[in-house]
Amino acid sequence: MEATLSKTRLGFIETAGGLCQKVGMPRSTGQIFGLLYLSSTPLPLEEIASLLSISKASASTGSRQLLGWQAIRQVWVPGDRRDFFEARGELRDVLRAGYDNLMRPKLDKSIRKLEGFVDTLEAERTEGTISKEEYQFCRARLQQLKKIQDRVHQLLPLAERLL
Amino acid sequence: MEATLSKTRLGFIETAGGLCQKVGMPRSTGQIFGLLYLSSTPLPLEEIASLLSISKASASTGSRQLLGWQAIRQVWVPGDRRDFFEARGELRDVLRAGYDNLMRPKLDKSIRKLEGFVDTLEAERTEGTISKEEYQFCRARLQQLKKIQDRVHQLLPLAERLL
DNA sequence: TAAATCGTTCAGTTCAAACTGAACGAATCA
DNA sequence: TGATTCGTTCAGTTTGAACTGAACGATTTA
Repeated sequence: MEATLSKTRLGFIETAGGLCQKVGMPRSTGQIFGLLYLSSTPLPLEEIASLLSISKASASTGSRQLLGWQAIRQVWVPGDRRDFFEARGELRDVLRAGYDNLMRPKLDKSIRKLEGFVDTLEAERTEGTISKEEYQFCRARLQQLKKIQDRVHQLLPLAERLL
Repeated sequence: MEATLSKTRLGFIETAGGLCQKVGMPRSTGQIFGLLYLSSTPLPLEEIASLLSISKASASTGSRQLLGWQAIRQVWVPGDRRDFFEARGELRDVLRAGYDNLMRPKLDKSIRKLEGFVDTLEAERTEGTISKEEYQFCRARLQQLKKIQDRVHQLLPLAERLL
C-alpha cells in the first residue's frame, strides 16, 4: 500500500512525537503510536517505517517498546508472515498499565533511596561527621520530602480510578 | 567556606540530578536544587559552582531557571554584594507553582491542538480528501482522547488540594 | 536445497541539548 | 578614576541518546 497520510494524521503524528520527546522518550516511538492510534487497520512494520520515513531498525525497537508498555498489540493476519501492529483503543488501560509498570516501580525505588539517605544521615551523626545543626536541618527536610512521597502514593491509585 | 559535602548531601544531590535528567530537564539544575534543599544556610553562586564542580555559567543559568519555577529564592546578605540562594522549604507550594506555571499551560495547549485536529478532520471530510471510514474512525479516537484530557483536568486540581 | 522475505541486533554516525571558557557590562571599592 | 568583583551572555565544545545501514538468523517459498 503506497497510500499517503491525511493532514490530520500527519499533524497528530507530529504532536505525539513531540509530546513523547518532551517527556524524555524517543520521538519516533511517539510517532509510531500516533500513526497506529489513528489507523483503522493494523500496519506491518515495513509500512510503519516507510510512512514515518524512519529506518526499519527504529520502527522495530520503537514498536517493541510500545509492546512492552502494552500501548500497542501485535496482530496476526492469516496468510501473511509479517507482524502487524495496532494501537490499543482503550487508553484508560494503557495509562493504567503505564502507571503499574513504569511509575510505581520508580516511585518505590525513590522511596527506598530516601530512606537510605535518612540512614546515612543518622550514621554520620553518630560518627560525629556532621554537626548537630546540619543533622537536624537535613533530617527535617528529608522527612518533609517523605511526607510528600506518601501523599503521592495516596493520590496515584485515586487517579487510576478517576481516569 | 571551603567545606566539603557530607555523604548524605552528596548522595541526595546525585539523586536529584538523575531525577531531573530523567524528566527531561538539565541534570545540573536538579543538582543545584538538591544542594540547596539540604543546605541550612544560603549559598552564593560561586560556591554552588565549586561545590558541584560545574562552571559558573551552568550555575547561573540553572539557578535562574529554578528561580523562574519559584523552587528557590534569592537572599540578600547585608554587606555582601553577591547573590545568595536558598531552596524554598515549602515543597507543596513549589509543586503547586510548578503545576500552575508548567503543567497547566501545556495541557491547555494540547487541548487546543486536539481541537484543531478535529477541525481539519471535518474539513478533510467535506473536501472528500478522506474516506467516510477513516473519518469516522479518527473522529471516534480523537473524541476518546479528549475525554481523557477532560478527566485529567478534573484530576489535577484535586491533586493540588491533596498534596 | 536454494532463494527470498522478515524482524532483530549491532557498530558507527548524527544530532541536539548541556556544559564550558572567555569576554563583557554593571556595580563596588581603592 | 582605575581596579576588582560580581553575574550574565555567547560561541564553541562535549556528551549522550536516537537513529541508521548492514549483517545476521529464522522462517517461508520455489
